[in-house]
Amino acid sequence: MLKSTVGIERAASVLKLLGDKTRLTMVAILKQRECCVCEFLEVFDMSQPSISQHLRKLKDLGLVKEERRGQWIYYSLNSQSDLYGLIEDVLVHVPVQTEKIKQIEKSNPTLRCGC
Amino acid sequence: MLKSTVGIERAASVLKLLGDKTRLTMVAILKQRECCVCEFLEVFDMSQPSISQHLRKLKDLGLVKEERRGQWIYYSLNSQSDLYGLIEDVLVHVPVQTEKIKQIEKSNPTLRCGC
DNA sequence: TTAATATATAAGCATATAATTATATTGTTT
DNA sequence: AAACAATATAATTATATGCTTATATATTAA
Repeated sequence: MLKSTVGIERAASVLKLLGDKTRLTMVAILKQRECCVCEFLEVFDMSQPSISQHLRKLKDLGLVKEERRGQWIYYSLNSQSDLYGLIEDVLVHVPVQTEKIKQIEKSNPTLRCGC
Repeated sequence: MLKSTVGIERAASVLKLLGDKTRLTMVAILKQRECCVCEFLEVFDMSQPSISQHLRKLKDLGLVKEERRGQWIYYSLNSQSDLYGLIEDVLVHVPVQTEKIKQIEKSNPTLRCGC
């Protein structure tokens, strides 16, 4: 695994972003699976704009990528970022978000009908 | 190396603390060498109370230990903490603070006379 | 015991942060 | 084109944060 160093200022910015429970959970989820906003909406007890704003911060630092697919915008971890190694190493110490993933897959918000 | 997981809430608190340039630098320095407040005072451009307050936050979470030795109080990383593994893995991505260490050793604030 | 040094705590203040509600934008479906 | 759905942005607000100055505490030295 690559362990390049990233400048103390830049490192501090990432850690500040990850130092919020919501964003840390988002990133942990994204390590397992890409998600769209409406999926995050299922597992976080907050408004849609709040979720969008958290994702924006992650995107502004280049930690996540977004990709529009029809009416949904999918977010995923940006493994090309020079910060990806740091994130991976942090996530090793964070519990896997299996419960949240199940919750997302159970509610399946991107399927409107049950077919 | 031990890689135990630490609860997402607790992980977020550590990362929030490390998400400040001053504290991240402090921790990076402490990885190399224990320090007293007056030594930190040499390398950070801020008041003594600010430094004490940053150290207090690190201590409140158990990241650092303090030990009084005469009139000085020395701070060091608490390798007994369940968070130590996380900190170590973060520090791998942060540049070594050789310049600051040199600065401390050059000014040598705990020696009053030159003898 | 008085003065000096090292550190901690308290109070105050300016800025940053994370949430909310309201509204705009973009794409889809009819 | 009109209505709807998903997401983003803007404005506002309450709280948290990080700094400063002033003061307290503890240790050492004269």
